[in-house]
Amino acid sequence: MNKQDRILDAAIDVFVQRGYADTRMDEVAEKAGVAKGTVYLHFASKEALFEAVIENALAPIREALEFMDGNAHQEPVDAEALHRFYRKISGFVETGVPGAVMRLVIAESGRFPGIAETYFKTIIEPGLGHLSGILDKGAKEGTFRGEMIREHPMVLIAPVLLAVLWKQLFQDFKPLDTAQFLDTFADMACQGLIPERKQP
Amino acid sequence: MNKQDRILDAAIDVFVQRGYADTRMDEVAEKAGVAKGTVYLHFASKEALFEAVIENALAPIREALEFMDGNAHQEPVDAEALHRFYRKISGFVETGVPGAVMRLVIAESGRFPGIAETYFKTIIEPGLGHLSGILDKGAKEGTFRGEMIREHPMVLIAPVLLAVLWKQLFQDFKPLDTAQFLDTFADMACQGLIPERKQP
DNA sequence: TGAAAATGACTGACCGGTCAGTCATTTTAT
DNA sequence: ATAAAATGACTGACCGGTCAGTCATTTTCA
Repeated sequence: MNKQDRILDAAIDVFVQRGYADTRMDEVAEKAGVAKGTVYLHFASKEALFEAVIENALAPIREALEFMDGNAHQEPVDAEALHRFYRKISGFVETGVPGAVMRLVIAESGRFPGIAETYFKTIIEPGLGHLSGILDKGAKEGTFRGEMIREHPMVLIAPVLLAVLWKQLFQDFKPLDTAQFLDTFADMACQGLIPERKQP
Repeated sequence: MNKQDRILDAAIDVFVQRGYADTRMDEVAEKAGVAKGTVYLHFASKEALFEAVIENALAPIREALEFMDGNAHQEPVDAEALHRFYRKISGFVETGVPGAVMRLVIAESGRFPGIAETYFKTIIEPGLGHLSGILDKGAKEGTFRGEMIREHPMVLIAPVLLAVLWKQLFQDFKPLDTAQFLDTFADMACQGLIPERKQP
């Protein structure tokens, strides 16, 4: 593994643990197993390092979304598809990666306005696109009343956001079972989204 | 207005804008129109000031919730009650106060583990209680299938969380109409929560 | 051997916290 | 009533620790 990647890996850990302001370049260097000066051979400043770290940290989340998107086309689109979507998300949420990154983005978006936009374009927008795809296909096939939330597909992102933040903030003293929670949400959403059943 | 309150008001602004670590006591003092030493006559340390600021900032949110709770009992409990709940929340979200506070809590909960719990007990738990109340009453009266989400009433908080954070992070380049968004959610949730209509 | 890479001691700006001194206001004494 | 005394809120210059960024020196390797 080259030094640049070692530095990035060390830096994400320290930034997540301490936040931007409290992260010392000495600690990043030590954790990466290089001297402080070496960090400055790869990144012009602490700010530049931070931005690179965020960019780098979003990659696995984006890949997870792309993987789901690749599979979506060969699956039927119905209530079960929504449940599957949340089930996959749930597993990923449990790793803690999205939560750590999101917390960093939220915490530092005041100082670095650009990272909110990067986060949006890399994670939120594709996620919404994926959901809109499911909804539209479902609407065409008559299994979803997709028009109901076409303008606001992010209602389906909301529980994911809550689960991610809950895990970060409240998990220790009020645990939340992510998978079960998202399942409950999917049930509620589906019974609202599925057209009223014709009585036999 | 006494000096202590002037300091708290100045401090919330600076903490929200800069985050804990980047807030300089000089700036707080200057903004409050007092000398730096004066701040230390009222608050033992930067940490103590921060904790007081959070406590102070949560007060108006708690009061808004209590006000809603006071009104809830004399209103009928049905789909419209949920819409009303979100409509009131929406107005408050628009002020930006909850978002600013939440961002601070998320950003600094690593350094101050206590504030996540304070936030939970002051805002989230009462909010959940309020919703559970609506759901239970509705379940008794037969207008809600409350049992569906009894274990996870926070599904109804999720869209509020999203709206609050969206406003903080993405509003500038992808605006979200909070009221309309919450209305959409309420529609979706209700049609899932209301028992299937008997066919005439 | 010499150029490129890496090192880490060093610098200077910055900021939380201190404290000796000031002065407007209140209390006491005559 | 009024001057003297006491009070304590307030001030801001200052100190000491911290840390981002630099650069002269050393190490690596082709």
